[in-house]
Amino acid sequence: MEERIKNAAAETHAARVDRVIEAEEAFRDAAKIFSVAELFRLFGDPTRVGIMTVLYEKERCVCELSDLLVMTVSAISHQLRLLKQSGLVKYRREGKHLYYSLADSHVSTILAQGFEHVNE
Amino acid sequence: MEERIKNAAAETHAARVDRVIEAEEAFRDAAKIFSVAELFRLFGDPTRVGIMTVLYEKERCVCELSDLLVMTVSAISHQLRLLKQSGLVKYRREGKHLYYSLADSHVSTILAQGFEHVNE
DNA sequence: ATAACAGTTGAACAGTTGTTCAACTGTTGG
DNA sequence: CCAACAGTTGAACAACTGTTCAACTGTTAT
Repeated sequence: MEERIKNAAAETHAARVDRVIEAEEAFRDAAKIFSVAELFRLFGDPTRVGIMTVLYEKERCVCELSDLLVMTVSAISHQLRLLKQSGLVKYRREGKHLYYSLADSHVSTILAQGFEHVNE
Repeated sequence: MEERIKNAAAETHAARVDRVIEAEEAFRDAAKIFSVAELFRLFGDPTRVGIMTVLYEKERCVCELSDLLVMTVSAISHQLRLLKQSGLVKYRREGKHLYYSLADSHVSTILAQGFEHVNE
């Protein structure tokens, strides 16, 4: 009798643990889905793709980006802030100029993959 | 004299052709940048990433997607329309059900790349 | 010190986006 | 045929996004 109660209790507890683990996995998966969407969201704007495409070749300061993409310095700067915050670009100061470049090879790879897909 | 005029005219024409070619290239580049941004934009929403992640494993009908992602059938359907229009997913009918799947390996590759980057 | 240049930042605005709701089409089983 | 199920679609709405403008910080040359 006491055995059966203990078994029943153990099963219930085990089942609950399983449910919790399942929920945690679902939560982690959901979190990853949001992170992936957030990553691609940053690649999902023409201005930012333009910036990263220019930086793919070599580092550039803000005014160069502004000239090459034919946009105001302010607009470029706002987008660079987003890319910087997400660790997609980095920069170094040289006198008055801030030279931006792609943060790592992962960024170049993702960008290249995008162009590859577009080129069929 | 007539030679010089002809040469001058030829140079001007060549220069103009160069400028036009340059402009066309810039135009093509700009068009590609927009296409790449448009591609990534579709990967830049949690619902759509969720759908594609589920479809990565195997094809699913709309009501399965609705259950798995805990969203209304309507919301899923709206997002599937966007993915369908851009050629990122395809579907086949089986009775009352429409089974959706990823359009090609390129889509899986881009998605996988995203998860890879998020997993450091 | 100060003028000029390089870039950042916040508020404001228009345009876009994703979800909901309700009405709709299409398919199947009774 | 028709009821039930599977899914689509358009309008409406709130939330979000990208650009502009003006004011700002930081650096350099005079």
